[in-house]
Amino acid sequence: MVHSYANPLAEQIYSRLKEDIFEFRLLPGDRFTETKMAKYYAVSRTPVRDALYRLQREGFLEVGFRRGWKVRNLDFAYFDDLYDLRIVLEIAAVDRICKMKTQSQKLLDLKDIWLVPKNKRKADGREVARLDESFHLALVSAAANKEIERVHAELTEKIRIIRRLDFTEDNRIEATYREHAKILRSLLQRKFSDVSKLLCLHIEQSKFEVRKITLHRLHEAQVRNCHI
Amino acid sequence: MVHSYANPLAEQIYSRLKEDIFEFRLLPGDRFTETKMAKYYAVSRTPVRDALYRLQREGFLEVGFRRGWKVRNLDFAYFDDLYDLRIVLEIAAVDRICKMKTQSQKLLDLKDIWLVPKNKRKADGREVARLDESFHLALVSAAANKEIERVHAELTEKIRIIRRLDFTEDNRIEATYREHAKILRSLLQRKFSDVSKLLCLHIEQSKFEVRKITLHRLHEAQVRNCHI
DNA sequence: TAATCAAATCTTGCATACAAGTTTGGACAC
DNA sequence: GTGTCCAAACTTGTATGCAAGATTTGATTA
Repeated sequence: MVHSYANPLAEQIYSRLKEDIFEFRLLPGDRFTETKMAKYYAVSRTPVRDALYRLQREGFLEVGFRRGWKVRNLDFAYFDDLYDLRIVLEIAAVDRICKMKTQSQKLLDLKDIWLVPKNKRKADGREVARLDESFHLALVSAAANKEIERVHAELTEKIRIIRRLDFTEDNRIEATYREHAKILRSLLQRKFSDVSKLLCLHIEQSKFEVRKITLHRLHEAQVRNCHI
Repeated sequence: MVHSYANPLAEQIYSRLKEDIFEFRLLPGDRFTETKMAKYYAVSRTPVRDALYRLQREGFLEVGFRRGWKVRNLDFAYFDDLYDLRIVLEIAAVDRICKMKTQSQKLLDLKDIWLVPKNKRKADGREVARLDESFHLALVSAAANKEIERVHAELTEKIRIIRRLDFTEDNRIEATYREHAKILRSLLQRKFSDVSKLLCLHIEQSKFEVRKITLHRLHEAQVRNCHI
């Protein structure tokens, strides 16, 4: 039996909407209506509504009763809370990993990406951003708790919109490689205390950097893109 | 301006459906269709669908493409993961609390419920279950991180269906009072190491107890209730 | 009797119609 | 010019129609 995907259209609209938000084609604060979105994506309101409500529950959009939709404003207190939750989950993950009997293959695979000579490193910001996400997702995945993994993955989606902006400067890419290498080495040696400190600093630093540049970047994005 | 609630009908159906699942009127494994639910609740399929998809995303239901709906089976591996996540979040919460300068009022309020003489304790299982939930929610709420609080609250909803079954025996109620009292006292003295251990044991014990009795209880529920 | 296959019946995914409530814009009074 | 009020235009919430695909049923055949 072939297993088809559920709600193919609604799923597609969901992805496109989310991408439009992430790429700042839909800007924080922008207002719009279901009808306009349905026209824009050339579908009926039904799949659009499904996608919108999903994005609302995920924290990207707001809706008012018969008053239309709005892209949620960037809220630094919100992102701070998310980064702190991220620290909690990733520290818990490495704790579990350090207590495991056998080394997870998922961790060993990370060596080929992060423990490489400088000339083998990626330099493209978008690619490093993707690799950075994979690194942290892999850490948590190796901890073998599906629910921690799920929550962490959702959280990762939520901060992606600003986290990407951390990889637009070369020194941040360099720092990422350096710190990931240290974290990975300590983790493979099961030095929980070290990993814990390194990881915490690493994420705190990222939070700090992102907070510095976001307002500037966001303004750039605003003038570059045209609204829907 | 009066602020009306969004999707009043869909919201109502969502609550009723969830209650039907929690009260075992809809049993794990039960299959049903949108049309039947719409008839049962005497509304159209639209609000029912909204509620169903929300419950699906929250992990209570499964849906197959044009193949109908199903109440998710109780999966102990799933609940174990949730309980472990719960430990992670609550330990993180008490860690933050112990580092705070001033004592949160939310914690002080807990004294009136848990640090009382035996004759002032509640004995009704359902009520203690509710109080137990409030206790742990309050702990996390006092940690002042909205995202940790939100994830913890969602998790609390997910385990409620089996957690309640932990308060049907008097000795478990007694144990809950004893352990909460110890946890609270240590926490108010900011002894993180003690709180951490106590809390971890407390939740592990609850996980263990629930695991013991669920199958039996579930069977009872099955014969007591009639299906929809 | 067991297996097969096609038709009938279900079931959901999407589109559309309508209703209830909100916002907007302009006329009007002052 | 400014504030008020009312009607028209919007916007979402809900109901319903229809189509595509899955499941079931029952007749047919080996």
